[in-house]
Amino acid sequence: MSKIVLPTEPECANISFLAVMHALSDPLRLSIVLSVLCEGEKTCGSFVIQAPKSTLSHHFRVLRESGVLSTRRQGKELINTVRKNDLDFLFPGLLDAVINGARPVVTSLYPHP
Amino acid sequence: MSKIVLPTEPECANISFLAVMHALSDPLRLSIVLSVLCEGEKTCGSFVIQAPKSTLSHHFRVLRESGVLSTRRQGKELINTVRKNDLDFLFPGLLDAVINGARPVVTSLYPHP
DNA sequence: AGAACAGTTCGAATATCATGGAACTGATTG
DNA sequence: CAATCAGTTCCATGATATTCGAACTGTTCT
Repeated sequence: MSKIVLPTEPECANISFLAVMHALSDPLRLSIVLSVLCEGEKTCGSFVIQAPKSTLSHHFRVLRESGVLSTRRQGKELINTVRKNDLDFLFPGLLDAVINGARPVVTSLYPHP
Repeated sequence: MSKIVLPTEPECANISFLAVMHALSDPLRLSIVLSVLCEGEKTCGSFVIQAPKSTLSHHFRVLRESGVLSTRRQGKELINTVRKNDLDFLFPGLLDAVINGARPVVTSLYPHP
């Protein structure tokens, strides 16, 4: 009987546009989002990105608390997904525009993924 | 023969996606952008927004330097426009998505404009 | 139970940003 | 030329973000 502690995520109605915009205006977070989107799901540890755990964890938190990512536990890993449905419902077109606009940014940061 | 000094704006090719995202993730700047978009053109002084000149000027600078606004002089006023063509070309759909997503934010800040 | 592992939380240093008063610039008007 | 006006620049202050090592939590495996 273990109490599973998961990080806080806002429900759809409480997702703030400004928080989402802020979350998506950081290069590292942007690359996380693109990566998760590409692969569908992703654990925190499975990133090529060169950064200490605590830094990555911080950015995952920002993404979660803003409503961009959703996290669930599977074994000892946490699995992340982009809340595409919620975001598309609340801010139609935003995520797609970001995906397109962000690709050059991210590929210039991490040329050959 | 007067030398007209205008604030710096990046040319289209040098507009950074992250800079644009950051510029658009502040409530005051967002309301400026929406307002300028609504009215087509707008001077800095013609804002209902309650804020000192220097603060407004700072936000206009951020918007200009990120490539969101373009400014030209007309008499003693500076006239601002949103660089919709450039932004739509570089980041298709972004501006429209922001306009839609931002409206609730802005109208909650300034209920009856 | 104990070791190993994924990821979080804490805490502190550093950097970046927003705010706003005061002085300044460049243009218009008297 | 002097006064005024729009807006910027300068500067200081407080707030918010980013970074990352170290300690901690919850989970699995032996």
